[in-house]
Amino acid sequence: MLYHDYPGQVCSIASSLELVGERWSLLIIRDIFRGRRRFDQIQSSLGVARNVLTARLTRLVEEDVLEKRPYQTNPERYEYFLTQKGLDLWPILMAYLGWGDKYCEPEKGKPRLIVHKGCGGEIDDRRICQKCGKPLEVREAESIPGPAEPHPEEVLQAARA
Amino acid sequence: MLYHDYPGQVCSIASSLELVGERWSLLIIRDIFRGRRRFDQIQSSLGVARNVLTARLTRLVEEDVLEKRPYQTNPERYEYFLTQKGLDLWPILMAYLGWGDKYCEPEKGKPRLIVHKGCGGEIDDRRICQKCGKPLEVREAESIPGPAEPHPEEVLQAARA
DNA sequence: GGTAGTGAGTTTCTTCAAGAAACCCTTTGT
DNA sequence: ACAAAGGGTTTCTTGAAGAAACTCACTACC
Repeated sequence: MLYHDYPGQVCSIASSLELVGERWSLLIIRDIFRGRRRFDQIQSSLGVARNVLTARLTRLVEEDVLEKRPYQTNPERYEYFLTQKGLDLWPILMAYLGWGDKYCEPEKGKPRLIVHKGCGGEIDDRRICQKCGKPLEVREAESIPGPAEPHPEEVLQAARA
Repeated sequence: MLYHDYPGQVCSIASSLELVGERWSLLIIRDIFRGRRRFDQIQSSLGVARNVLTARLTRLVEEDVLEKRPYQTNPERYEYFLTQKGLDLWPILMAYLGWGDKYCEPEKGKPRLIVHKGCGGEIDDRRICQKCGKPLEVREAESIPGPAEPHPEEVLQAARA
């Protein structure tokens, strides 16, 4: 069986997990949200095995969560973009982010902040701007480094270790 | 390695997925949200292998997402409850539910509805009551069967097939 | 008093997915 | 001509998931 499946479960949570609940899927999607669009960018940022990344990208394209667009020919090379279905996963990522910020090493501060573009207010896990109170859509948000964001050298060191 | 881990990722999404991103974890938690508290209830509802269920429950208790309380001695038997940390996963479940309702067989209608206790209004993926407009907490919500909820006989048939 | 059933696991064995590393192919740069 | 970059594919090894059987301490039934 190629995919996770949860036989006998009639439940939108289970169905969602069949599509994006496999190992790495959501992190790949998060990477694409942050603007990484090419195979090697994603591979080196996550450290996922290349064959697994190929399998995940192929599946996510099939399921219409991602779309691949050629950016050159000879050889054909593609970039991966989120479809509307993929963009709509934003609430799930925000929910994980909120929970992780609260429970995974909160003493270190948040690794990243999600803010309202222009306004600059921080966005909570209901996707509401804490400054202006507006309920926001994906395109009104941007991700910026937070207090616990590691410096590039630290990332390189961790990668070598 | 017993757990998923995502080495080198300093990110609240990745950290959350290390705790609850393994196969079955979130569905086990969903089951407990719906009031299933005992090993065999969860096992037969999900069809997860028993050894895997043991491993997940043990881990979730260790990580303080679940708490086990004895309900009889000789032999000792436990029920599993959500801690506050576990209850705080509700936004993640609601986000998956919203996405699944929208994209996984929406023509069939929703398998379950999450409604505002007392008020009866449906709750959206921002956890806001669609009827009275109030932002809700977990304890103000309840899960009821929706139009696509299968009848008990159908569930039994599916289990036999 | 023997037998069956239940609840919650544990053990064993098999299968499938993930990880690591090497290889491939085409183009660009030197 | 040779190396490097980009985006994979192949192969092999390890680790996790699934299925089924076994355990143990009761309880309830005939």
